[in-house]
Parts: sequence; C-alpha cells; structure tokens
Amino acid sequence: MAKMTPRKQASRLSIDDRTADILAAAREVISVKGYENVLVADIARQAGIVEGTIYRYFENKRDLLVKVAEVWFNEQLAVDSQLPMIHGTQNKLRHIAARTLQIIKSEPVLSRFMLMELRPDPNYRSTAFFEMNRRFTRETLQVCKDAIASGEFHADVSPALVRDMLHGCIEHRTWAFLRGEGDFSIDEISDGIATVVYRGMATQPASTDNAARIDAAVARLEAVATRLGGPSAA
Amino acid sequence: MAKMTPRKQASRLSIDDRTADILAAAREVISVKGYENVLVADIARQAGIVEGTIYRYFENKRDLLVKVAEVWFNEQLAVDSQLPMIHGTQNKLRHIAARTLQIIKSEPVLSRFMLMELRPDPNYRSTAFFEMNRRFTRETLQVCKDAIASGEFHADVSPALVRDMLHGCIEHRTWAFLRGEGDFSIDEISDGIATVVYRGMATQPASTDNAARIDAAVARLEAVATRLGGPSAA
DNA sequence: TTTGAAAGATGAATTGCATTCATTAGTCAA
DNA sequence: TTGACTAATGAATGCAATTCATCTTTCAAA
Repeated sequence: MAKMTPRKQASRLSIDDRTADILAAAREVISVKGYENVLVADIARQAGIVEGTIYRYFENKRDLLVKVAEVWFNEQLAVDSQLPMIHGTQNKLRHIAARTLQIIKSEPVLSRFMLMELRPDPNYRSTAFFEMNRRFTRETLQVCKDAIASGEFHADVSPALVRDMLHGCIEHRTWAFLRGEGDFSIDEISDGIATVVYRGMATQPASTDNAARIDAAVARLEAVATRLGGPSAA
Repeated sequence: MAKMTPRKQASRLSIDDRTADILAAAREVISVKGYENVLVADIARQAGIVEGTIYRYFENKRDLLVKVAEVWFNEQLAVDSQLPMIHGTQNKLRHIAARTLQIIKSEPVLSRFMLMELRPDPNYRSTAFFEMNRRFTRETLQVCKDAIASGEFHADVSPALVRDMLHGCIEHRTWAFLRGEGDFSIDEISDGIATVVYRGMATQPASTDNAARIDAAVARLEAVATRLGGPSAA
C-alpha cells in the first residue's frame, strides 16, 4: 500500500546499540525541549533515523520516555553508596534528603517527568520504575525501623509515615522549583526535615532542658557518691 | 467551506447556564471514565450538545478540565470553616491533615487530576487554581507561624518547610491510594503527621515521660546510695 | 564472488484526537 | 412579522502518534 521514495538508510546497528542511540537521543531532546514538547519525530531526527524505526525498539512513545527515565534513575542509584558510612540517625535522614534534592536540582526536566508522568500512571505500576522507586525510599524506611528497634525512636508513628513525610516534603518543596519559582537551598531543607523528623520521633528529647536536668541529676549523684567515697571522689 | 446537514439544535441557554451544564457534564464524564480518557466528544454528548459548541464556552479542553477542578475546589473550601474553632496547635494540624485526606478520599478522580495536571503545569501558573492552592496551604503556614510567635514552636525550622512536610506527606501517602494500592486510615495518618510535626517543633517536650523517668531513676539511685552511705544523706 | 533469506530501516498512509469556522437555526426586540 | 443577533452545528482541518507494505543491508552459504 505504502509507496516508497527510498533514500539512504541509516547504518544498521545491533539491537542494543540502536536502542542505546535512541535512548540517548530522547534524553537529549527531552532535556532541551522539556518532555511535554517532545515529538517522536524530534527523537528520530536526533538519532539519525526515521520515526517508524523507533517503533521497532519501543512499544510506543511513552514506553521510550519511561525507559529514558529508568536509565537515568539507575545512574543515580549507582552513584550514592555513602549511606552505610554515615553514623547517627539524624545525619542519615539529612543525607537521604540532601541526596534526593541534589538529584532533582541536577536534572529538573527528568525529575519533572518522573514525578508527573511515571509515578501516577497505573499502566506502569509493575515496571522497573516502581521497583526503583521502592528501592529509593526503602532506605528511609529502614533508618526509621532501626531507630525504633534500638529505642531511639518512638514506636507510636509508623515508619512508613515518617518516610512519606520526608519524601513528600521534598517533593512538595521541589514542585516550586520545577515550576520555576526560584531556587532552593539543599542544606536548609535537608537540615530542616532531618531536625523536625528526628525531634518528632526521638524518645530522648535533644532539648537543653533535659540536658540541664541530667547534669543536675548527675551532680546530685556525684554528691552522694562523694559523701560515700570520701573527698577523693572526682 | 463547511457544508451543513442541519439537525435540531439544542435549546439555547444563557451563557452561565450552558457553561454550568458543560461543567457538570464534564465532571460526570471524568468521574466515570477517569480524566485521562475523557474525550471532548464524550463531554459534548453528556451535555446534549456538539463538540464545537464547547469551544464557545471554553478556550480548549484543558481550560474546561481546569474549570471543573476549580468548581470542585471552591466547593471544598466552602465546606470547612471549623479551623478557627479548634484549639491547640497539634489539634489544628491534625484537623488540617484529616480534612485534606477526607477530600482526597471522597473524590479520588478529581484529586488525581488536581495533583497530576494542575499543579505542575506552567501554563496555568497564574490561574485561580494556584490562588486556591495557596489559600489551602496558607492555614498550615499560619498555624506554624502563630506557634512560633507564641514560643510554642522552635524558630529554627522555617514554617514553610513544616507546611511542606504536612502537605507533602499527605500527597505522598495519597498517591498509593490513587494508584489503587489499597485504602488508608485518615485518623492514623493525620494523627501521625500531627504528632511528629508537633513534637518535632515544640519547644516544650510534650511528654513528661522522660523528665519523670530521669527524676525517678535519680531518686532510686539516691535511695540506694543513701542506704549504702547511711541515714545522713539528704 | 554470487545469492538469497533474514532482519533492519523506511516513509506514505492511517488513525485518533482536538480544534476551527462557514453555515444554519433559534430568539427576541422592534 | 421580520430581521438582526447570536448560539449551535458538524464538516473540514490540523497535528501527532502509530502502522505496515516495501525497500535495503547484511551475511552466511553455495
């Protein structure tokens, strides 16, 4: 049915190479035009091929865009492995928050795509994206669970809720940035989140009130001990 | 240019009536098919008119959908006026959280539309939606500011961040629901959020537990020490 | 060095929408 | 009753995504 006006074809590549080419082209186009304005034709042109060819490698446009995000997401997951080295629950929370904000700041367009298009789509519920997303927030959950297990955190609020507070706050704060409403300070936000979550969950108040109380109590005990042991007690 | 095969026309209405009709029809169709699958033709059919007519009342499809959401949003805002009656910062926070969750639970499809389509779109940055959204989160901001002003909350974390934690958490928790991943408990979530935020921000630890615990421990140690050292110890 | 599948690449045609606009038909004031 | 005003109409258009019959390359076997 279709009559052809044949021209030179693009060089033939292995499936993997061509796929990688298209993904790279798509990523480039997305980062330039914003994913909402990307046309399949743009991506094809950037990849040096023709629209129809893309459909030999991807189900459809959305499938392609999802795969672009997945490549990027895997990159980000591979980068950070510092968390186990960090000590202290509050420091861990701060680190997680700061790292997420860093990612969003470095790739706003892809972040926007992720938050807008991938997260809510029920058709992609079972794809790698959700696995990755889960992996991504699982750490936070684990930090909370550990802190509860050790008695550092109250057990009266579910760890999942704490995780949602942390990641939800980051997202909410991020939207303003993605909408172009000015910049944000990674340190300020990650400090704030970690502070509120930590103080809100900690069984031992970090406040100086209690420090003073403890110091006073120790002093009284020292007085008793001194009396018991004689004047030599330090 | 266009040749007509004229049929009976829909009855003529005032601009306001026809607009309201279309909005109602759109809302009905959205709630049945999910807004992602709505066709202009569906809405027209539901309203008993023809596609072209819609464009006499709305700029385009998106404009129409936005207006649907705005109507709904105004309804919700009009419903709740209890906040000023509620006493106690923690109770206010809980009330705000619970109310938002209630809205989302009662109209999941419209909530989804709001979160997905309205919030991120830069083309609608200046519409009434953003005004309403602002109004909606402003309360939370005010509650925090008041608590800081009265010395009830620490001033070391910005009220805006606290607001983001509350609303961000709700959103994050809500996505699972909107994706169809089971139900959620309004009470559990709003309690949890209010608890963590309150404890995380309060200058006075809410629990006398630790103070009492420390005092009791010291008293016991003092008793032991006294027993050891003789009756003369205070 | 041919040759002939097999598989990749092509782009014209198709599809599925939203959107436009020339035309038709109610409505109502004069 | 009329005519002018304006709402309603739906065929035509526009614009992307997507399909698929056809063309090209590649490469192993003869």
